[in-house]
Amino acid sequence: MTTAQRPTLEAVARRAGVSRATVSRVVNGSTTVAEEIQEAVRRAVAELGYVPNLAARTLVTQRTDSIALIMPEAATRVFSDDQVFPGIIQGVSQELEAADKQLVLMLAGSAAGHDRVERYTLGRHVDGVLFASLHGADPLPGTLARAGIPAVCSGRPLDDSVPYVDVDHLGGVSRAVAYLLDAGRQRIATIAGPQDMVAGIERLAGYRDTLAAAGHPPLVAVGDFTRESGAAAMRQLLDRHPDLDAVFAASDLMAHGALRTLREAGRRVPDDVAVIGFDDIEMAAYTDPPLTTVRQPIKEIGREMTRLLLRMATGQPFEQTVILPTELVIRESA
Amino acid sequence: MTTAQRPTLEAVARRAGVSRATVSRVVNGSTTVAEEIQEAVRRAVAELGYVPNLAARTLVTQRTDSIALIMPEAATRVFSDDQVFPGIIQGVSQELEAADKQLVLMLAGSAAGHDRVERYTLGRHVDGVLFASLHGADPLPGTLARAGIPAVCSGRPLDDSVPYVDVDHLGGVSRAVAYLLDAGRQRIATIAGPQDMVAGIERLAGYRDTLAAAGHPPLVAVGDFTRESGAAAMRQLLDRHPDLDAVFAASDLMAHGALRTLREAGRRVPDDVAVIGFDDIEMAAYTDPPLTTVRQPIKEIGREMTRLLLRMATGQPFEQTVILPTELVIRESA
DNA sequence: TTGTATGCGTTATCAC
DNA sequence: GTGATAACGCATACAA
Repeated sequence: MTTAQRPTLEAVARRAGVSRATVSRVVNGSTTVAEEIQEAVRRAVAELGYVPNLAARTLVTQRTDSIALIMPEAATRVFSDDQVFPGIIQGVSQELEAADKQLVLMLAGSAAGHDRVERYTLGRHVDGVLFASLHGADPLPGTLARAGIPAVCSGRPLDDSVPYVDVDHLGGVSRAVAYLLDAGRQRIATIAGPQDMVAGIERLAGYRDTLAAAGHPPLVAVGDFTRESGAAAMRQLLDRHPDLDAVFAASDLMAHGALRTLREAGRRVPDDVAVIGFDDIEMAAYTDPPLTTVRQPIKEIGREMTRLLLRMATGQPFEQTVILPTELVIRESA
Repeated sequence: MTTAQRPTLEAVARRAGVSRATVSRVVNGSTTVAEEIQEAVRRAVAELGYVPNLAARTLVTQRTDSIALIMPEAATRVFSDDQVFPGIIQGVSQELEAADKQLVLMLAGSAAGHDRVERYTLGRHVDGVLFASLHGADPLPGTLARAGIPAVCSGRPLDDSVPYVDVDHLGGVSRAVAYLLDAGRQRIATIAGPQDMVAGIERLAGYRDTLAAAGHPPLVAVGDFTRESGAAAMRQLLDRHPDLDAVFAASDLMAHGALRTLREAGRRVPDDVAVIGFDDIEMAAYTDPPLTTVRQPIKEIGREMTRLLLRMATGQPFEQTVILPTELVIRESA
């Protein structure tokens, strides 16, 4: 367990009988080094098990070749088998892989966590920052932008401080509600998402607008995108509006919770009550009955955010806003 | 959008009319600085928006105050609404929060990703490394250990290179199978996990042993812990052993897939076929019928791994192995 | 093509 | 209590 003094450029240079500069050139793939010397250096590197010290390199190059993806939620929420964050992570991950950059995932749920993330990103530990969903008016994106650190959000930041990528919430919701209306549903309720998040706000607005246009009254209960909250909201709705015959839930997870409540209440789906979710996570095809839902291209959000960020970081032209399409996926629950 | 030259210690020092050393002392909370000077320095820091350059600090302190959690899976698998990884992340996150260390999550699914992670960790970009599940015989833990970088695995590494934390797979499985036997089930099948992962191997072993002890033959199909693979494995089992009356699935997700296949095949659960899963993820209470399963304290695994690592990193005594208990949670599927 | 010298922004070891 | 000054490990402009 000897914390063996790790080899430095200097050590490799001595071993190979050359200068530090030459070793550095070889390590960084410069072609202006004689073949045989390259060979000798490479052998020395292998023998000593040399690995460049990233901090030292960063200090001089001003680059870290890694970018941060920040989840401003408690770890609990982020990964509570909601597939939205994971989907974004996938997309980001794929795109960064292609650019040979390291993904650094950071959770900023607590106040302390948020501080730590701020120190970390502002401390130039990453070349750019991606925000996966913002709660309320987080000042961090703006702060980063002012510090000259490229940043991109998913969903419009309330202060318009940085470019963002989002999906067409309104279009998706209105198609879902229109579908229920077309099917002759008369009492269409909704289980809305948290009202301090863009996704929660926009989906509720879409529901209200479409329903109002058709001359129907809104029946609203609010959840927080989790399954448990969906189950509770459904109980509330059944209580207040026993005659409802359809529900649009702002997330598949809440729809799943609602399904359970409806089963417990003896309501058949879709015969008595039609249910439509939002997201189209993998689980949606496995609920009983399989869930009709609004699909959003989650992974694509991650990819687009990353492309945008990389363009910003390399000084290429970039767009301020990217909006991706949504689509109604019809299964059996409605 | 001016990439404003960010202020350094030097700039703050000039502004406050003191030396760099003094500014450094104040920034790092040294008490040996006169109150009024501290005040002046703090003001200068605020005015300039100074944030320490982490690379520079790391270069001299040899610490990064961040630790890596490595997921050696494709992003796809890691977050495919399997709740195991998310649970570990939660536990790790909580424990690191308490230690005021930054969590750096890294995906090492592809070969390129694995390389990048190797460079990153070996490059001393983190103070320690946590491995969430290993596939086959990954040499990285051993390499890190040799380089003097603290590392901990979840599940025993095949080469015993580093300390690890795991749960009592065998005990949990044998309790589940014994429960089925006690209920009078005669033809008990299993949907095993991937056989290049400790969890997959041990759970299958537990099934075989317990069944053999009772004089029953093993009926095995292999999946990869995903829902889809569980559904497929169940079809295979029904095909080969139409008379089976119970199934133990090595993960809740596979159990969920099996449930779907059984429904499609017209088998009632638990009347015709009893089903038991493993994990007890949140979803288990929401399946139809709710899933009987072996609970493993997932979050606790993450916490224990982290505690172990932090002890290693600070030179405190630590144990080579930590085994956590499992428990049979009885619901309605068996 | 290769080596020398310098600087990146901190912290830490000294004197004062 | 405070200020010079020397590392830390690397990349690079410049000289040879």
